Amino acid sequence: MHIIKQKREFRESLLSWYSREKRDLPWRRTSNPYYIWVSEVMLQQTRVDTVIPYYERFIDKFPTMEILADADENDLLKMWEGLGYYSRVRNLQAGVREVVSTYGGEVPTNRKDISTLKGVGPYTAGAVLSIAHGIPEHAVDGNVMRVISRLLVIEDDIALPRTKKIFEEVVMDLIDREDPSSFNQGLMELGATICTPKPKCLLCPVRDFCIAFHERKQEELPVKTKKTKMKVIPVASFAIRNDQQQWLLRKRPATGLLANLWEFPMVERMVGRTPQQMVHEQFGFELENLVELLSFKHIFSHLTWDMQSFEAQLQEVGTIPEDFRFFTEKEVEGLPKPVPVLKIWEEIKQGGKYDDCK
DNA sequence: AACTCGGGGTG
DNA sequence: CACCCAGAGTT
Repeated sequence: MHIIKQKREFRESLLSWYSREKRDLPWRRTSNPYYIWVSEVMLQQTRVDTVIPYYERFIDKFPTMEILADADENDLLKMWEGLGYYSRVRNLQAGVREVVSTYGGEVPTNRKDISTLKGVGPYTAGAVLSIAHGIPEHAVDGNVMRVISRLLVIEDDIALPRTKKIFEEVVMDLIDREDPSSFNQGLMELGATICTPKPKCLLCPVRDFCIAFHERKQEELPVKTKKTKMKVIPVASFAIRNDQQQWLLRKRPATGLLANLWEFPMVERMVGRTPQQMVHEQFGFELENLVELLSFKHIFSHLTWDMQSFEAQLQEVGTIPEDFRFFTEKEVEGLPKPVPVLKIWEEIKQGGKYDDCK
């Protein structure tokens, strides 16, 4: 293969570009495996610019694995508030607890052991091993698959699980044994800044090695077939306050969508119903007797929801009234809430009244 | 192998 | 508004 003969030159081009152009990011100023681990978990789901402030706050609040292991779940979720994929922070804590209790507080330095930790899959395992410990292991994420698929014109469908193995083998063949950390990060940095879905080939430090560029088909790669087919479910959300100026919130179930986060009571939006009717029909109590409806909004309409899981959640609303509790304004501030609820809460504090319900 | 799990960015 | 992004766990 074309690039195989030029592996050394490829590495040199990539590494010198990376050392010249790499962004100055907080987690690039440390080799603490725990900090690298935290950053990788955050970066799995969110863009760099979004992660930076979360990372700083998280490390500030939980500076050691022992402190994170002892943390209260509510505080944990609060630090993750707004990042999404909330089960991952609980997996992170579970993994950290495992390291503290069974690995003597040392993050394992081999793929087999580190992969047993909760929330640590093939990518995160390779990232921590290579970046924190300088071990030559592959760390194949979406960026790397995009870069490699173009570099070698690999046209396998990257949506298929088995395709990832191909890329892992290529990376193990190409990887720089002297500096696997910079090599892996260089590939990802390239994918994040140059070899983007709409590639900027004129700026690319390794375009001379890129077969797709020579064949003018970089725009067609990588091949990806899967398409998501989610439904949008319009939802009505109720901000209800009692005579003691406390707000009625509901803790979501421990599993599934937005697990363990707090929300305003929420129902599927019903055309032609008044808020009072919807509360009565779906929550089973009379709004007038108990509380004052201060705000009523349609939210989540921009999210994609799976109809079945939503129906399951409606069942929960009807059958587990213990999840409903009244909180003072100060208490509400301390509860971890998903972004749409945060936005409603902001509006309420600024005196927002309820939407129409047509 | 297919599905679940959020939120932000882009066109 | 539609569409794109992406790794790990669960089933």
